[in-house]
Amino acid sequence: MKEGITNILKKSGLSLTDSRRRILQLFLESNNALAHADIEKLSSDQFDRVTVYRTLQTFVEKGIIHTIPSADNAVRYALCQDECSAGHHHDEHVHFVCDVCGATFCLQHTAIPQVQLPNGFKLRQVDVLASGKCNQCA
Amino acid sequence: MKEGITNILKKSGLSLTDSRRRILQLFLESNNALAHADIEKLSSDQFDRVTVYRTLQTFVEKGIIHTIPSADNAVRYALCQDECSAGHHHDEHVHFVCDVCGATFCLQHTAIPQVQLPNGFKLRQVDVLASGKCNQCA
DNA sequence: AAATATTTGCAACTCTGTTGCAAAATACTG
DNA sequence: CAGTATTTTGCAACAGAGTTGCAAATATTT
Ligand SMILES: [Mn+2]
Ligand SMILES: [Mn+2]
Ligand SMILES: [Zn+2]
Ligand SMILES: [Zn+2]
Repeated sequence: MKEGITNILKKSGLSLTDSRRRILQLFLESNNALAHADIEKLSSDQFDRVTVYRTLQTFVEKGIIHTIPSADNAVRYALCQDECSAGHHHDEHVHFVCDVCGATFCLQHTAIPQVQLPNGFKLRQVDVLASGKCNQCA
Repeated sequence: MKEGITNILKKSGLSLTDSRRRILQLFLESNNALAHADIEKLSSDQFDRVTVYRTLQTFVEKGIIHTIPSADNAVRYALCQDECSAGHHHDEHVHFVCDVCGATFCLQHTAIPQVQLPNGFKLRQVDVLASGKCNQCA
């Protein structure tokens, strides 16, 4: 796992720092999406707030994590599992938010359904945000 | 139109105040969703920031407007067109955000597609957030 | 028109996120 | 491996969004 972390950072051309290693580790260990606040708690005041923000920003730019839109307007982040690269994300999968535990999951194996737009509208991207009860809470 | 505004407020059991009349009017006049900032600009400092927040909150509670999730995490509001009541919203339609002009539309006549969830997950709601170019900007 | 209930505006506050800059850590070079 | 150049970090300060308590103003009820 330590290997994986270093590799991912190097592959993205990022210098190896404590905060980057630790935050990336948190994502690799978690099976659901993390918000900024989660990371601050989990890294228990090891790093400055600002460092966490900047690290997340960097990871998004490098295609390591992606942001997840949410109905409650709290930004969450999750590992990119497709082949995302710096500047180009390909994470058009369904996201699911559990009403009970609040956990947010990337449903990689759930197809994004077709959307019909009115005349004159040009589609670029579709985000699907499902909510309900997760398999733990149902 | 003045009639409509008064009626809507009365039907929801709300007292008739300048701010409520004005803000509701803005929604009726606009054909796309409005963010808090838009409303502040459009009502050009007629009302206090806090009043606008509270009015929007009240309208959401009463089922007059609904919030729209967005990828950029800026809350937008639009009139409920279905039969939403206090506490119960039924606005499961597709929302479209234009990449160019930023306008957000409720696509009432676009069907919400079917979503298949993994085993053990219970679906309650699906939000679809499409983006691209609107008919004005394409 | 007076009494009651609701809403407004203000001030103060919290929470989230950003920026500039000096100090510290990392990467590069010989 | 030490010395230098580059990048990243932490701090302080700031900006913006949203919330709350409370007295004054407005709306509703009688
Ligand atoms: Mn995802
Ligand atoms: Mn809508
Ligand atoms: Zn759950
Ligand atoms: Zn447009």
